[in-house]
Amino acid sequence: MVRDVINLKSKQERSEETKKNILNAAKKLFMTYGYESVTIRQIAKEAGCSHTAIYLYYKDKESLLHHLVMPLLQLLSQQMKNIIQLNEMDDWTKLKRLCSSFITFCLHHKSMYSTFMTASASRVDEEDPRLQINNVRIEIFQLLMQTLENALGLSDPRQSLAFARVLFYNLHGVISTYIDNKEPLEDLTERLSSTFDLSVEAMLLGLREIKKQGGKKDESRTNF
Amino acid sequence: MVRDVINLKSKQERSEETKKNILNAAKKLFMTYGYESVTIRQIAKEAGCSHTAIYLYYKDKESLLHHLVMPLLQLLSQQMKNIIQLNEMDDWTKLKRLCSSFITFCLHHKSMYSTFMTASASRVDEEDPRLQINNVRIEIFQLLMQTLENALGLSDPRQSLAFARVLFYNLHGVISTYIDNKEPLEDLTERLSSTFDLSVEAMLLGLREIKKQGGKKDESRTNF
DNA sequence: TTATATTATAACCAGTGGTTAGTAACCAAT
DNA sequence: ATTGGTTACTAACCACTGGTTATAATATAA
Repeated sequence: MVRDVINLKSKQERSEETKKNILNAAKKLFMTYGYESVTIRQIAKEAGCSHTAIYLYYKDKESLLHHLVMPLLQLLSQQMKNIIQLNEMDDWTKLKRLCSSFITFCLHHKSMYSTFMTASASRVDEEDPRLQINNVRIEIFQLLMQTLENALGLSDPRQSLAFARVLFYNLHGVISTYIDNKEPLEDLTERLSSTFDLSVEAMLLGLREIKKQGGKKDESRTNF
Repeated sequence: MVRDVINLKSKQERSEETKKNILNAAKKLFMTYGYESVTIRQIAKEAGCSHTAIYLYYKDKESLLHHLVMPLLQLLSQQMKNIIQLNEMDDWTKLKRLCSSFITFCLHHKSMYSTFMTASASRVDEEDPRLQINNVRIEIFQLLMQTLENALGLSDPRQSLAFARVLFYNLHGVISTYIDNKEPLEDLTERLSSTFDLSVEAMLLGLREIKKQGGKKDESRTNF
């Protein structure tokens, strides 16, 4: 049972290699051109197989993306946890660092971000990648909310939720404004990072102000 | 030269009617199902013509959308101007009303909003609807920026621009979070309008705070 | 060597937005 | 009434998409 070591592989090796080639090709192309622009046939060409071979290993095009997204989301989550665990940093600064880091990461991984944002709360079975993505999404949201609570001294869970949601809108607004931007990320960041920071700073200061005024917002609403 | 008045039309009348039918069908379907989900063949069926007849009157599917979007954008612009001209309202309240109204309008017209957000600054000729859309987009941005200047007493044009941009991120974040939401708008608004208002309030208070602290943000940045 | 299982491709499918070719009907000139 | 030109309109066609089904190639076990 000696195989010719030049280029013959066992069936298992071939299938595993093909599977990996497909995923790597998809990763490369999605990162370069964005998920929607990339066709299955392009991925197949890059992977060196037929476009229909892809369906032997992955359910569909979207499934490819999900397989790529989970590790990235876990990386993001871990990155955020690392920031939170920095002991020499106060909560306010942690919160700002979290937001800034979130924006940068998501702009680096735009397809991932689109999946992150569209994974819905639909009822899916345990194996469905969307459920897993949704779980990480919730985890990330919780990390942000908790740090927000700490930084602003929030105690009402409903207020925490509203504040965190609003902060998420803000981050989402920044990221999604540039999600289809074709400019190199370095140029974009150089041009706009101070504006991104301004956005985060303003939102956090505003939330702190509302916390300080505790309930004044509702009164101003009544006076309409 | 007496035409049978029952149902025969001149060529001109027929073409005008077909053109209008196409536009109305597109409007109805885009509003119901969203631009991306609607096919040319669906529009044709609704309009009572062949799908290729559409290309006699409109350059492509996107052109249809642009023809529908311009009146809406002008309506939005006018609505904002009306708010700005309310004399019995202070600038701060105007600004909040502008933002709130912008969010509501855009959530009512989601396809319009997508076009508004993606009309790029690409070099296009004078007749191109994208240029016109971009012009209205700039106009709307200017209205917001001017009201922001008045409400916060801003005098540095670069600061005004940054603040307005940040405010736009925020509005965009709110709207785009729900742009694909299938829930009836009344339900959505009932559930979340206080959160939308919170988002706007926080951003405006934060920007005001930064204005008050004038430059403190840059110092805190240096202390990283 | 043969049979079987697995990897992989080719052929096929329904559908998309859009282009080109063809037809019917209107309209003006003779 | 006839003819030619123009226009409204449709049918046929195109390249392409994501995905399904049928077929071929190859490894492996008996």
